Amino acid sequence: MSSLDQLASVYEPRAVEPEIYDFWTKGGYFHADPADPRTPYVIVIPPPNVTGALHGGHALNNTLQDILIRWHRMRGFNTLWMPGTDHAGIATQAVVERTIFEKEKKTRHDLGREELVRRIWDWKEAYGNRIIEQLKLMGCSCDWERTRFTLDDICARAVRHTFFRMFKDGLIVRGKRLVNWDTHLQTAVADDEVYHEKVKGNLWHIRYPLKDKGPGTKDQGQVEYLIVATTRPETMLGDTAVAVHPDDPRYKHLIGRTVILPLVNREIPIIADPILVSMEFGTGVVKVTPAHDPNDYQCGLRHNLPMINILTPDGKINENGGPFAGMDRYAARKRVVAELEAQGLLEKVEPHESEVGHSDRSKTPIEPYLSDQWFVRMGDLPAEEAEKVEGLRGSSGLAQLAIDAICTQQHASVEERKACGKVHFFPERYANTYRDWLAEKRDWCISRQLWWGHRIPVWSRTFELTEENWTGEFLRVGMDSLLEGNWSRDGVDLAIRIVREGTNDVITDPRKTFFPVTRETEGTYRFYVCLREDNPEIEGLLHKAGFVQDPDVLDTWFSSALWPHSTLGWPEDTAEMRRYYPGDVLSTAREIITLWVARMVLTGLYNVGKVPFHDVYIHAVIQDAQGRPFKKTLGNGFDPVDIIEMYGADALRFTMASVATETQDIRMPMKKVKLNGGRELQTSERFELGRNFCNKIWNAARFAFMNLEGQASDAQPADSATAPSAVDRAALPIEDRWMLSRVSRAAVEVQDALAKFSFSRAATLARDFFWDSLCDWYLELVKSRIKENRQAAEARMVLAFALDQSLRLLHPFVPFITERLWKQLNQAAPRRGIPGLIELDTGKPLIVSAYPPVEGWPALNDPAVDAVFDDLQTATRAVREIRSTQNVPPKNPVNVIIKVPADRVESLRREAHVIKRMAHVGELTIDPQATRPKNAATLVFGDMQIFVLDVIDSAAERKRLESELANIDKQVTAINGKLSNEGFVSRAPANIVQAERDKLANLQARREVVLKTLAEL
RNA sequence: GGGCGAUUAGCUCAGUUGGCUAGAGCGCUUGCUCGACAUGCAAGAGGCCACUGGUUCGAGUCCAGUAUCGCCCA
Repeated sequence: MSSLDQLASVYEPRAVEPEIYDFWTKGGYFHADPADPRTPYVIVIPPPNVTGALHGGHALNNTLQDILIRWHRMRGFNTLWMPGTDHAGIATQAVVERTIFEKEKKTRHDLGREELVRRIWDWKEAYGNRIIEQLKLMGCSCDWERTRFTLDDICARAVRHTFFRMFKDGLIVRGKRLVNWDTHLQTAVADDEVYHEKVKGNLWHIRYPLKDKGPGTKDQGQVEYLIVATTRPETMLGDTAVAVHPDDPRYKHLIGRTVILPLVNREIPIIADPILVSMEFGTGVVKVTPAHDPNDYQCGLRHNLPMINILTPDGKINENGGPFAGMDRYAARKRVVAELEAQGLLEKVEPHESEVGHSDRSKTPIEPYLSDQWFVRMGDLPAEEAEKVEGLRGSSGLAQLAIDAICTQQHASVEERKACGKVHFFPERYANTYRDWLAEKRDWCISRQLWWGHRIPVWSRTFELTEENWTGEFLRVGMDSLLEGNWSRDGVDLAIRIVREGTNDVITDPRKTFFPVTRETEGTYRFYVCLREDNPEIEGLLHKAGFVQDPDVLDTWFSSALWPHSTLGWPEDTAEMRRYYPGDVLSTAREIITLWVARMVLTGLYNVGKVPFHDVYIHAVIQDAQGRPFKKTLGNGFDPVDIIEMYGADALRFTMASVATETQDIRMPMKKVKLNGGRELQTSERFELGRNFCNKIWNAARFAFMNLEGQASDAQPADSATAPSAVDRAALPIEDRWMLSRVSRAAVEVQDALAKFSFSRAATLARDFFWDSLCDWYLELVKSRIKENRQAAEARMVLAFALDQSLRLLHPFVPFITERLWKQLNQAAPRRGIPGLIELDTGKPLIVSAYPPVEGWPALNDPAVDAVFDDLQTATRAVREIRSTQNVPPKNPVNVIIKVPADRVESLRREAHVIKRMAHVGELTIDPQATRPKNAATLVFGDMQIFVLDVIDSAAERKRLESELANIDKQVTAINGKLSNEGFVSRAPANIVQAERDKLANLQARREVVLKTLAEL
């Protein structure tokens, strides 16, 4: 039974992948055990949206993570790749709502909160595993037994504890904020969920009459009004000022005076604001609507302007819009314009195209909208307050805490980076992105008006308290027992915050400073109660007391921010937390450095006191040939599952690793392909790189198996009772010694690249080693030895060793094919070390077998052999070149004479078989005294002259030599230029100067030979 | 508007602390079907390293500016 019966001549991934993945899963090799005492190595997966499907970015990022994970697993680390999915609040809710509406014509309001949430859970159970299954197709070796979901009980508990702690620490507060309001979904959406689209509209120029025409107006003639230009005229209903530039000579004198807001007849001030107003743009006068425009909002804060909200949550004008109340905002726009025109206040109308924000979820225009939201305070706290917050670890605020977590030092090794306790970015420049964003210290809005997510664990109600009624009020609703019962437990489970309405003053320690309510402190107070855990008893009391739970849920990033510790069971002191926190590496895309990475660092420090990982690797973004990122709407991306189907998972992975350079963009020219079934899909020729390489691995291994099976004991007695005789390495043929040296070097080079996150370099080095060195040279040389039974046993030993090491080396990149071939290799050559030098453990599945040592195999390094082999390769290529240019048929051998200095004759003669075999040479003479025979083509390399006999096509040869002469002359001129430059000779390092001199001597020698040959032709 | 990046062969990209006769894969040209592989083997053609200045004995590499493209944040 030969292995060739089992191994087809073309690698068929589909016949291998499912079986191998199953083998790994059943063997439990992905599972990490906290009791395992080896050094841990931990990566948490960036949790993909539970609604998601695999895309190109996932394919890249997860390939790289799996490479790191498999590499470390093989290196003997206690390796954990923590997987899971993200509940992706708005994305998921929107998808399910849309589906329900399409099928049943029902909105979420028809279903109600509980029912909708139940439906989303059903949906998640049914479809939520899709991306996990796809990751498995890619070969990802995540510890699936630990798969978490940001909304599951364990993560939810971490969210509750974090929220509670921040609430209690005064880091989570309630505030008004201008948000991107989706009037269709009636929720706030994050900035990154808003896309901008050019919309054709108008620029309306509106006259705002001055309240009284006083002095000062006469400079400008009879100014009776100011003209403002706006694209959204209906927002004028909420104007609370008009602004001009303080240096604007046209309006300077009007600052501080008043205009009458048309239609509303509100008196509003003329203010000076150099930030909001540009003198050059429009009329130089800007209407200020703080409640409905982000820039105006900032201006409103600067000038303490009133903020008048004129919209209802569904996008209609509210009661503040006077006669326009109840109208849709676009209908109101028309009416406002019509009214202004009727009153002669419309100066002019210009067509205008502007960028309008749209909700990515509902595709409807976003309204900037002032609403009550929950915030995490990111900025610096007053010193005395900050000191009391243990989680800040001495820092002045959360943003500062995260900024200081970035390492500013250079470290030589991973060990040092790990030990330093801070975060390091790869490539380094991304540390700036992180720092710059945090430096703004903007508060983090964490509430979302959704139903799918972690509901905000705060209950609230207001009390009208007076000196007389306050005890009675409390008694009436049972508030006394609620307060006393829990305050006496020192706020372990419950935190209360009392805020005075109107002033927004926070009563920091109610027991000391608030009660009893006095005549002075009478007023309306909102009581907020936060519960750390679900507690039906207290919730019941709250309910009875008239408290209502906040309807909002938390921003999805709030739960993702906890991912590195919530997945390990925090706040419980679990074995996993002790063993696997902090982790090692986070690999992700640059657009979420701010949204996610910064927040993970921050919560890691706040909750646990340690950063969640020491290295952050930021991968490039895959784009199409035009440099556009892949977008669903453009349809320019590829589906990794299609690629796996067409080329195999290993091909996808290897290609992904090959393109993972340090740039920030990777271009993948895509093309459409029609499959036999008629299905059209997008792919890229670049995946052939991976496919071809896999096929090469497959066939090289097939060759090895053909020659190893049943023969393995030649060099190493299979009977382990017999001590294997030590191999005399010096006696091995040069190709063997070179191959062994090459194996060692590859191990060092590849791992050196991986340690620096240079995935592309690592993949290329591994490929070059395997394809160029092993296949193109070593296998070719070994063929004849085995056939002719010349030192065949040694050849088999080295072949088995080299293949063994290759499969190990390549496994992180192409796990399926290597694991499959490993099984076969274990049959063909169960023992494969270098007796007396290297013992290899071959008993385990490849996925858990030892990786080639980081320092290589010092016993196999042999620079002298490398140098000689280099000569042999040079000579071989020279002869091949002549063969090709002289059109010598491949079947015909050629006779060759090589002239080398006497001291190298011996070594070259001994190794002549390499040239003979590789260049198909008949007679090979090595002679220090050789002269060029007639009709011989001549090549000069270094101090080697190579004469290829009896093949001369003098015209072709003359042409070749002349072009070579030209080339030599060009170089000679360049070097002469350098050497005649006094500055170069005196200032360049001596070794560089000497190298140039040697080069010149060499070139001149070559030149002479070429000239002589030309003369003889 | 602020920050970051890219610009090297027809295409996609390497090029580590300046020493380069600038590399690879794909594509192209030529020749190869001897049992590992045509998803292959061998040979070859193809480049004012975006532009302009500067630093230096020496610049693809460092500095400044310009142009084009892209990303992130406002």
